[in-house]
Amino acid sequence: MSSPLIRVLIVDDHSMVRMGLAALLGAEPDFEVVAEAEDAAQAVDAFREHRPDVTLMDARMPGGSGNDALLAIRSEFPSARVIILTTYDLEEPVFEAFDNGAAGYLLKSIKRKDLIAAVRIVHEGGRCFPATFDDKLTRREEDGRLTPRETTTLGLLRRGLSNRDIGTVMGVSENTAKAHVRAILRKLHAADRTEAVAAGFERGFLKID
Amino acid sequence: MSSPLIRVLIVDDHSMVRMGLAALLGAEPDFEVVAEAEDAAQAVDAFREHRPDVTLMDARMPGGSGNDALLAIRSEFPSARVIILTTYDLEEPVFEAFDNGAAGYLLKSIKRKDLIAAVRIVHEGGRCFPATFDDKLTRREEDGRLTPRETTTLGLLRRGLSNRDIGTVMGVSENTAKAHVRAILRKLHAADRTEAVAAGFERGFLKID
DNA sequence: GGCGAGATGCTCCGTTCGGATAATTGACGC
DNA sequence: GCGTCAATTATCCGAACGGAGCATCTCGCC
Repeated sequence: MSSPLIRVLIVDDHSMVRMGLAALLGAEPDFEVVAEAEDAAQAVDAFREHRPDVTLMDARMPGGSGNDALLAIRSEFPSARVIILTTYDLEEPVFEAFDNGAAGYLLKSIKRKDLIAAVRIVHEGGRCFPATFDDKLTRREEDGRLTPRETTTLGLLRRGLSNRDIGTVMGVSENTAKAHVRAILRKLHAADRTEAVAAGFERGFLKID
Repeated sequence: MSSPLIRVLIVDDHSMVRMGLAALLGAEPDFEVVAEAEDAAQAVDAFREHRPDVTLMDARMPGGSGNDALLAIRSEFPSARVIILTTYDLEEPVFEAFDNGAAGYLLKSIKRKDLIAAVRIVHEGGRCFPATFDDKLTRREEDGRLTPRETTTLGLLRRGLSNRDIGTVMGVSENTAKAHVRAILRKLHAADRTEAVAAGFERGFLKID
């Protein structure tokens, strides 16, 4: 038989969170925290070296998001089981994690026993996503996703650019910029570009910093 | 002589952060974590009961922000020493904490020894604010602060309301709403209402959720 | 008593926005 | 080859926006 231990890698840029997770998981007899990392690059290195059964990864870190590290790890180790931890229940990052092959997506407000349970489920091959995820996945097909050009346009809207200036920056006509803006308003159910930017922040298309 | 121990209260809605902080501080021989709380109301109760020397308080919690709890505690115990912990270095919440009498404002990315040092400084009556804080405080006098009506207006801009609708909601004329919007654009150095809302998120005037 | 700031209200004016509608091109999949 | 979709471009038009300027009124403060 193989070892009965569930070997866990913890990735978070905040030392207090790493310590808390280590204490929380370490209290379980069949869990072992084999390594910790504080950014995306360290996470990939640590994964290569320790090959953990389950990785708990913070969504936001300086120098590369959790999704970046998730992509890097799974391109090298397709069977890697990674759970993304986040503070906010924003739509887009969940979809991104799902598309990138995350085994789970949990809020940091999760209770201790639920986290333990989630790690066990993922270790056994299961997946853990928010309860509202199925609804969101359905809605996602109808609207909400932005094309690359629309995403760029949203980023320029945020900076206060007019349709004309957006066209100039993107190398297209003002009319095309307007078309992109209209598509954004429709998909995000926004009354105007201002509400669209607010929705962009709320859904995770736009990030602070 | 009084007890040599620095008695600490930890307030955070995430159990993993509470555990991490407790482990981090508990490793110091002269620190004692006397209580933990997971929301603003519990924080006030715990303060009343334990009268800690220093309180470490998360900035964002469900059911009342860290600033709310800070206000409540300091109105009852004006000598309370409270350090606000936050993930993001946004301007407005720092000012708010400063105005409400916080003894410090620290990012959660702080290193272990710096946190320990900060708690000691605050315990001895000092204050700990971000290094860039003085510059920001200067700039604050010139612009950046919003009046109550302007803050309300910004919140309505975020929802995609037109000047006319803002006037209706606020019970004033469309012209007055326009005046508020113009004041916001000037103070936030925004080219239009859209950039103003983005700046609102970036500076902490607007919050997700 | 005066001074400043906030809130309120107004006009004029050129620019921009957003809705409706339609068409063309290129890429990808079946 | 054919359908789908993203991306591009365009026109018309009424509504909304933002700048500039000015005028009250009230409140707190010195």
